[in-house]
Amino acid sequence: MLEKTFDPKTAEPRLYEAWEQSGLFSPRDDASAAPFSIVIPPPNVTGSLHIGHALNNTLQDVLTRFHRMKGDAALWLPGMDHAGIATQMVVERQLAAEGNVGRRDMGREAFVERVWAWKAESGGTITRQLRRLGASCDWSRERFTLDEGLSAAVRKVFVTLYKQGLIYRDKRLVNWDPQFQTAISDLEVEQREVDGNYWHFAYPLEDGSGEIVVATTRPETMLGDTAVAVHPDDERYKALVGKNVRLPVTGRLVPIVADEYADPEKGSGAVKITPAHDFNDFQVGKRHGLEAINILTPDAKLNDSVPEALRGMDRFAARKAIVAQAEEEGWLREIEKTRHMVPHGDRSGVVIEPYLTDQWYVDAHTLSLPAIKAVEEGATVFEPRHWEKTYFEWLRNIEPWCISRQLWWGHRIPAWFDADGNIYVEETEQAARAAAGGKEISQDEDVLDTWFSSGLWPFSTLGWPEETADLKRFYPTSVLVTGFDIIFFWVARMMMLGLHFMGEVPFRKVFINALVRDASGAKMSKSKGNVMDPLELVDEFGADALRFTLTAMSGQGRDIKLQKQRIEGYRNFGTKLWNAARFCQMNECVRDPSFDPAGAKQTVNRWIRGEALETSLEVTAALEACAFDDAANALYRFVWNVFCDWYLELAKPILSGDDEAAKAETRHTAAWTLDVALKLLHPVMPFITEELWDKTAEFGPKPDGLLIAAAWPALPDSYADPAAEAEIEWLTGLIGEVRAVRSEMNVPPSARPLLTLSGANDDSRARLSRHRDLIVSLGRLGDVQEAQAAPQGAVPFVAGEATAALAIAQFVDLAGERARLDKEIAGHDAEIDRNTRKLDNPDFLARAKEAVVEETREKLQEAQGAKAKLQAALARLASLE
RNA sequence: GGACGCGUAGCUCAGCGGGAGAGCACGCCCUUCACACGGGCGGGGUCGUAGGUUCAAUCCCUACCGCGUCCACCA
Repeated sequence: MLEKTFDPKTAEPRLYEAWEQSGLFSPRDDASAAPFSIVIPPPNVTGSLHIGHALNNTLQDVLTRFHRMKGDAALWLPGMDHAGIATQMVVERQLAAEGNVGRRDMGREAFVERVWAWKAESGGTITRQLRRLGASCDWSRERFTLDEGLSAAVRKVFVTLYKQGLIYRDKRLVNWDPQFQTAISDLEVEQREVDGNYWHFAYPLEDGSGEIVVATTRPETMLGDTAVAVHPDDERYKALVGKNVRLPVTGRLVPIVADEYADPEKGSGAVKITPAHDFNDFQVGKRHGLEAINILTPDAKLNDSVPEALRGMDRFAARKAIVAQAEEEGWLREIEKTRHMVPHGDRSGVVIEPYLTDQWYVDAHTLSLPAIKAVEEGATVFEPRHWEKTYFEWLRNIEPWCISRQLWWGHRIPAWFDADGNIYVEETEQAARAAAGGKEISQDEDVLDTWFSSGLWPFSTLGWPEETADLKRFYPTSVLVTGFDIIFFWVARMMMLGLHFMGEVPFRKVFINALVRDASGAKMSKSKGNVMDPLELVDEFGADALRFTLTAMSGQGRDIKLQKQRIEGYRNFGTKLWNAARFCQMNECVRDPSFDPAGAKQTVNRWIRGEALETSLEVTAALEACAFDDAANALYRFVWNVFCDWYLELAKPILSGDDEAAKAETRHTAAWTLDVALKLLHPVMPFITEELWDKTAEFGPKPDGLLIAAAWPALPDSYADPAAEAEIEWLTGLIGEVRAVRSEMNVPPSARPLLTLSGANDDSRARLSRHRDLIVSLGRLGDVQEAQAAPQGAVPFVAGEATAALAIAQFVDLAGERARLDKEIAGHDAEIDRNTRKLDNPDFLARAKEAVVEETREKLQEAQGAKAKLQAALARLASLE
């Protein structure tokens, strides 16, 4: 006998173990099977499972399990990202906490060794956590962005792009993170709104004839000013162009130049130019041949190009010092409060400085063209579609991608320099040496942006540059499931690099999943303390409940506001399913492999067979379309509202009756339907379904193998049975009405009133006699009879073409009954009115589709018929008074 | 400043051209032999506002109001 509830705590690890042992996570080896592949968005090796991962990976697992059951060669390829900055940060912090020497004192080699040691020990927590979620990844194919194969792929890609002129070295301003002391890409810069000031400074003209006022939010940059710009058409300043101003503090002379960048509308119309520390000023400087004076050290302190008193001062201290000096010396004209956006490093959180350095760049513009075209032409389709606009928007305005990082943890750039500054870019040091012709060379100290290696993920993980069988079979991958926050970082880069190196898109479809937020819609973050730990939720409700919740709420695109209540509700759903199985067990509803539902004779069995067909079609279509919520809702409805609420209830009289043939058929049908439900539910709720699949063997024939590998239901269309459907609809409608009347009239549960049916046609008479027992038991009636007219004092209601009446005179008060009838009639009146108006409108008759007109007529008739019956009842009621 | 998305029952959301729906919450009833993590019944909505298109608009178009997100913007 099954327990009353499913116990996820003990069952889940056991079931996962069984799956993993079975080898079924690997794609089947059948050459005729259609390939289906997904590469996981590789979580950071430092990471642990958060709710966003839970959603993202649940959806991937749903798809993988679905396709596996459909018989496809389904591959879900897992792996992790080395996460350059994030990981280096974790280990550096750990070193600090342990009171160890910092990485610089340790030296590069020792530090990198230390990171690897950390990875071996505590990295990859997340892959264990994915198992708890039920992820059916092929762990035998697990990859890491820094493993040997992927590193070879990275080197090959770098060298190839360099030789094609698509990677180059350039000296220009980069976004410099003073904490990590590395360049970062535009995408890693986060604009944050902060309070600040515009300080208006007066720069005196060299010739003493006056001053020119400029404003800045960063006073310290004036130490690097090399010009003041005014608009060429600005009458106020025309005469000053070509003159010099003497910068306060440094006393340096800089020219006043005419440049259209200066906006006469802003501030005084004159703007200070600091080419080495501002992206716009850098361009102005180039146009006018201005010197770019770098005033900062890599950790954002003032360097030796500033007056001695200021050297070594932190940038923010320097800002104060400059302002203080301006105030004291009288060239501070105004302080204007403002709120403005300031760039911060997304990892470090410190203010980013534009900084002049040599870095490596990818010609992203050239690579973007095929990537744009592929999506325009539909070779890759986004789902929901509107994300394509976001993708295009970014790619069409793409800037060169800075890929070098001044870090130690990552792929070392395969470039070597000789003493003369010549560059040798090769896949190996030997090759570089050979190219250098024996000259002394040393490798570039920098590593590559983490996203450079993740950009190769869809093909590097499949074995590229080797021409492996996997690569051939599984590239392009079928679908990528990811969050919109990394469309630029990752999706676009994979598109560019995949197309360039494979000549084919990396994935046919990109499914953008929602962002999980807390119940009030706020982004979950540790600092807000509103994070929901998926593992705690799994502990509390089981993995299936969490998975079902995330699947059901993953309506395309939108934010998911996760409430615990919801998860609890779907845990209850699992219990409902469990108890349905328990009921089947108690009633000896055993699986019979030779049973063919096509031969079912009982109406309920023919009906549930059709419902199973319909649900299987709905779920299949929904999963094909990544409409996960539709799939979940269809399953929920089928299991609870159809199978449990009606089918099992309707089956009870048969199962406890004497008609042995009907009983046997119903037992088999119930078991068959439960099996269909288990299969359809398995992708979303793998644990409980697998457990039931196995447990049902305790009271019936053992199923053939594990449910994870069972064939996806492909039921014949002939299972649909409109006649049975109509009959059950009639039956459940009638029972529903009886219950409603009882409830409204406060008929006590113990009362067993008589139900009569008058004015019934042959169909209804036949149905009545076939389902008499059901109507009696589910309606808690004394009996059901046909009658000429409703008995005295019985409460009537409409049952199709007939009038039904419940003999509960003793519970009825006339006023209440009159009110009930009035209300019903009013409802029909509204219907009659609406449809009459339509049909009286010649334009409607002329222009609406014939089917719509016909439907309107039918509705009108139906409402009129129902109204007539109720009016008759009302008249009878009046005659009693 | 540019772009995208969203405003439907108390809450969270589905529906997106011809009958306003689900789950939860709420109210009443039920220790009915699978399940109280349950069963039955019910109340609750001018589908953001104003125009337009249409025989017909929650659904399409326009404007506006409100909310959210991304990109750009450190004179």
